[in-house]
Amino acid sequence: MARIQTDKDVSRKEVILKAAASLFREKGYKAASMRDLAVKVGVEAASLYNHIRSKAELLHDICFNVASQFVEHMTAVETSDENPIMKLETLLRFHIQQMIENFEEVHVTDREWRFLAEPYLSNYQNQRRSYRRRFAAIIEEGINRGEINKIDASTAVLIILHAISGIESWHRSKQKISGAELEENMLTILIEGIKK
Amino acid sequence: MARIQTDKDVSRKEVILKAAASLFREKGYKAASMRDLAVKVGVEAASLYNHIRSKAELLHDICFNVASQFVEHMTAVETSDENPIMKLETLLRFHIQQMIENFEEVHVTDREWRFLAEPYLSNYQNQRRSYRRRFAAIIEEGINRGEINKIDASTAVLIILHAISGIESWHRSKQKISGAELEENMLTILIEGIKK
DNA sequence: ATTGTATGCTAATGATTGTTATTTTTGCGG
DNA sequence: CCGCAAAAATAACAATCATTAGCATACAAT
Repeated sequence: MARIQTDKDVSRKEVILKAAASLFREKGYKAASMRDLAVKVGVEAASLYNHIRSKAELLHDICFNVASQFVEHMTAVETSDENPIMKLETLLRFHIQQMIENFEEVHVTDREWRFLAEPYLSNYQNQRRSYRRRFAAIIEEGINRGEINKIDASTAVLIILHAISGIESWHRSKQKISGAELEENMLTILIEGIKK
Repeated sequence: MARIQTDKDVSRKEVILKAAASLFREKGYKAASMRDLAVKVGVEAASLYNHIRSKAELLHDICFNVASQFVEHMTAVETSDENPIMKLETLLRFHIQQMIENFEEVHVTDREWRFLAEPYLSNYQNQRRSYRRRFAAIIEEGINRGEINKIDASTAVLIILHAISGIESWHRSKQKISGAELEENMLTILIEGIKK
């Protein structure tokens, strides 16, 4: 009889969550079936339900785990006494590193959150909106202090967040530069701009 | 009996394609059903098949129509005798305008192309790769001429294309700046950078 | 060794999917 | 008004979906 492997102190649910993140990234939430997931975990589909409540719960857990990490980091940045440009750089580096190291979960959260069921969908959207506002506030503070170009802060946030989600393409590319190089290049382009 | 409206000289298939682009954007290709599409068109699901071959064909048509527009524009830019920075700006403006005016189709192409069936999937991926290489070549030319910062061109392309796809958020936002303002802000941020 | 609990399997459920064959209706040119 | 082709409707299909019930097995603690 097949059994879900649990080395260390990871629960069987966590094993399933990890596999789900990988599967949802590969095929998308809607296109991914519980039978696909079962194959990935090495067990029959019905057996999964001993550990999880539903497919929707998997997406929910992935999205909210990721979201809470970013919110937590944002709070840390806000309460630091760096100047806005440094705060921005810290935020950027965190986003980039998360996108590199915690790729599957972050990417799934980025792309598949819209399939969350209510009331979690509204909850997530509120968190997201709030996060972006706090992000924009840091940029606006930088504009007020004359450290940052006079731009629409919301547009800047939009560009930054989506640019970072583009790291997905980097993951898929064959001959890729190192993660460190990617990070430095992204920071240069977004902060210093393309034109010399 | 319901009938598909065809004002002007648009075929019934084109009406269906437009509705499909809208539906695929709203719900995603996989989550969108032919019955959903039928409702949107105002007809029974089976009736759609008098005009189209399959659901896959709809996605295929949307993606390849969009792709060919971008490829065509790229060729025009390449053969112009502007300097690299101007070429880049022209490309950016075209992308932004397409994302604003032809939103549904472009967005669907961006997000749902992976559900294309072979051999179209490989074909599309090749087109995409080629397009990005040509985009990167323009940036590299700018670096060689000393007009552009020494950055990894592939990373720059990645950032630019994904930043522009972020216009999707602008469409969904309630209090949005005008399209023209958005365009100027995006150009400033991407070309001049955030830092003053 | 025995018992209790956690885990897995088989089989089946009703719902929804894309698509088809067939029939009915529509609108247009004569 | 008639006949013909295009378009739509009805009804059905096999496949796939997430999920459940009931039973079997493995494992840990006694």
